[in-house]
Amino acid sequence: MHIDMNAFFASVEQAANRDLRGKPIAVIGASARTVILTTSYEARKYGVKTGMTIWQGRKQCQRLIFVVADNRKYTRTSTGIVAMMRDYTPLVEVFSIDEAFLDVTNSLKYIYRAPELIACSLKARIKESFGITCSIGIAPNKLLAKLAGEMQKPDGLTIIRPEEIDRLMEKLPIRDLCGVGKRTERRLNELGIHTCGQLGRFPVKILRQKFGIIGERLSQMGKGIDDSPVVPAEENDEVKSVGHSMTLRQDVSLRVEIRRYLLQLSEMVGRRARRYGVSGRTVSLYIRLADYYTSFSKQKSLRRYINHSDEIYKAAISIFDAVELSQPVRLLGVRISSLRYDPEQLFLFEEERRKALLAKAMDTINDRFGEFSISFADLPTNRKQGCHVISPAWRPEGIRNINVL
DNA sequence: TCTGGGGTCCTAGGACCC
DNA sequence: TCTGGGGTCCTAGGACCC
Repeated sequence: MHIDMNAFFASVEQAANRDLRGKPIAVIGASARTVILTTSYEARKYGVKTGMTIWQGRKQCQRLIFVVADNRKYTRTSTGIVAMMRDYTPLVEVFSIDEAFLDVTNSLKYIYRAPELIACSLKARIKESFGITCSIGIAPNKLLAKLAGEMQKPDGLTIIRPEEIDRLMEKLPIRDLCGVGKRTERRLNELGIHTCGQLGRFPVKILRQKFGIIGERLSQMGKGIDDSPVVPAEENDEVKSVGHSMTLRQDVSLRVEIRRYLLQLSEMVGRRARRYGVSGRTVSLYIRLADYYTSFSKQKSLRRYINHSDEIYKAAISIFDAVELSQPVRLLGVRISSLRYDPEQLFLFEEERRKALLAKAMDTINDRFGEFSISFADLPTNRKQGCHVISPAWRPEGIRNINVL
């Protein structure tokens, strides 16, 4: 079973504020060069879409109401909904803040007679408690359940039964498959493949040649086959990287100023890493230049695992210092990977112990009084902007120790 | 005032080791 | 008158998801 909240951020806002109900609204980020994150169905009628700038959105619809995203609200709602899902099965895979897969195979055997009963019960409870609707897809596997969920929106319920699969796949455009993006679609088109039926019949050998390991998966997907299990959050709690990036309020060429942003990003990454209890030994720097199309990343592996902001900053700077900039910088990103979950620390040296205590003290103050209440002196001014994680892909769970946001 | 931000996984080439 | 083969780790970039 796949469950997808309809226009999640916008719906939560409309549920919270009756003045917004029935109106075209767009949820946006707080920073200067933000884009539209989600739109209400009323706004979609005007052609307002995710990814548009504020300016483009307003062009589509003059009455469009902009609401700045409130991450706490969405996380709280999401967590509540996931808790409800667990009433039906322990096998709940949180796919994003507004999507989840449920394996209800055993629930059907022992408790509920039909999947529709689970779906309807869940829909009603979500509506009742949170005032929002969702679309549910039910099928023999995750691939098809997700497909089914997409078929009716909003407030849909779609079932794909085993005997219907072949007929459905025959005409289905490949792009509708989760995992086939723009590029893969184009490359498949070049092979004369446009529908899942064609994809399923295409020789696997050639697909493997052209697409590598994905080739086999594509072939299976064309046939509607998917063996991947529903992985509940408890088993999927290992983060693999922690990063932050930000589009600057305006493009910046001055290297000292860029360094200040890198310090801010390093602190954001370090804080989150420490909160999760992880350290990393690879630091990456990501840069997008003013023309938007030029972007690149550089990484550096270290001998030690680190999560202190100043150490991350030091590594980021050493990468940055080797970069020549041909244009002003539009976006900066810092990420740590090759993570390790830290055991309780024992310190060999007094200096290390003091550093850890300092980080801990700063984290405690920031937890209590808000991000950047206390921080390094050399941060950019106006730094409170853009320090909140607002993104539909943000997982409220599926990550260890994350009940803080 | 054009174009966000969080991730995951895969690939290909080079360095290095035995 | 010739230069193997297996493996791991690292880096950079690309595709995809929400």
